[in-house]
Amino acid sequence: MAEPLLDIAEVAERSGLAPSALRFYEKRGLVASSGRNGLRRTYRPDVLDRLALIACARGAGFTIAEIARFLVATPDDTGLRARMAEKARELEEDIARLTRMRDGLHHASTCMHEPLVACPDFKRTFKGPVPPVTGRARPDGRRLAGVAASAGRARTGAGE
Amino acid sequence: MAEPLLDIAEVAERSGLAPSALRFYEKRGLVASSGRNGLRRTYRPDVLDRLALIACARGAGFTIAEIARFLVATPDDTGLRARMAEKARELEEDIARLTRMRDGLHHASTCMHEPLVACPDFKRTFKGPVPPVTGRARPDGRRLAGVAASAGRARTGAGE
DNA sequence: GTGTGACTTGAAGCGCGATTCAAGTCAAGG
DNA sequence: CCTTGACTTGAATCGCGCTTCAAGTCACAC
Repeated sequence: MAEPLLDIAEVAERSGLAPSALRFYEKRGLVASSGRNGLRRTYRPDVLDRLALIACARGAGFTIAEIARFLVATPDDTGLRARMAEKARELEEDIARLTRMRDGLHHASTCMHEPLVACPDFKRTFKGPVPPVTGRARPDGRRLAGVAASAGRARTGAGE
Repeated sequence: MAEPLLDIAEVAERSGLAPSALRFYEKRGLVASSGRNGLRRTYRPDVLDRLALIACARGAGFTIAEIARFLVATPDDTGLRARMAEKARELEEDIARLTRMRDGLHHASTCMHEPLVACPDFKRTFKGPVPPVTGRARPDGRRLAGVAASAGRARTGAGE
């Protein structure tokens, strides 16, 4: 039990992340190395769980900064709980959107309309509520599906 | 019926996109303006449908280039059909991932573990197949959920 | 003591999707 | 005619999530 500690290279290999990514995450406060072996960072094995969580959250469209906030959360942080619940709601929308998209693609791959885009069925798929924020300015640049972002404010005044 | 044509400002307003975005899309071949009124681009009203489609596709994680390819597709482009079907499959995975994430968040917002991250239930949520590509190098930088990207090749030899 | 080789750092670069800027052009109105 | 103001263009910039680079440092084997 002397050293269950993992070398950075090992963590990189097991997690599938590049060492540079691990350092990057550390700088951003997502993970902590638990010491050094010479210059080398060493990690406790449970860092792998954490990295798996991070990977999942990233895959779900959360930013590094958001994840960092979640990771330090305690049960009494009610504000954060609320934000989590809201995220969950946003994810529902994303799921709905992706589902529609999937159906549209399925249809498209068997539909016989001239330019595929012209297919009325295909088009109908997208008539629903057009994504919330998606596209609008915002220097914070949400990505995935307009997940976070309370939206608002455009620049040019082009807005209504 | 003289001019059902829309001014760029109008399209911007109705679509919720910035004019700069419309020009950007035009440059990338996603939409076409159908003429000019002076310098001003004018669009046929159906461009709005197209923009809705684009917004949806973007929300689903497709790149601008991919969307451009889809938009010019004809029924006889079998290769593209295949790619669409594959995209649909990838979306299924994304949907599954988001669903798990949503459940995890739901749980997290009511769970009472010290650092929320320590909750075993919460953690269990992420033990599944950790996203495919997510995080790995690749100068093509996939985003959302590792959607596209046939993945592969890492540098460090980090291997699996 | 000298290599070797994998790490360390900070800074710079990349790809994507836009936005923003500077400078120019045009139509309409006073 | 000259202003106004919304557009035009191309080029530059931004934010995110990393990767890559250059230069330096350390443990370990010889």
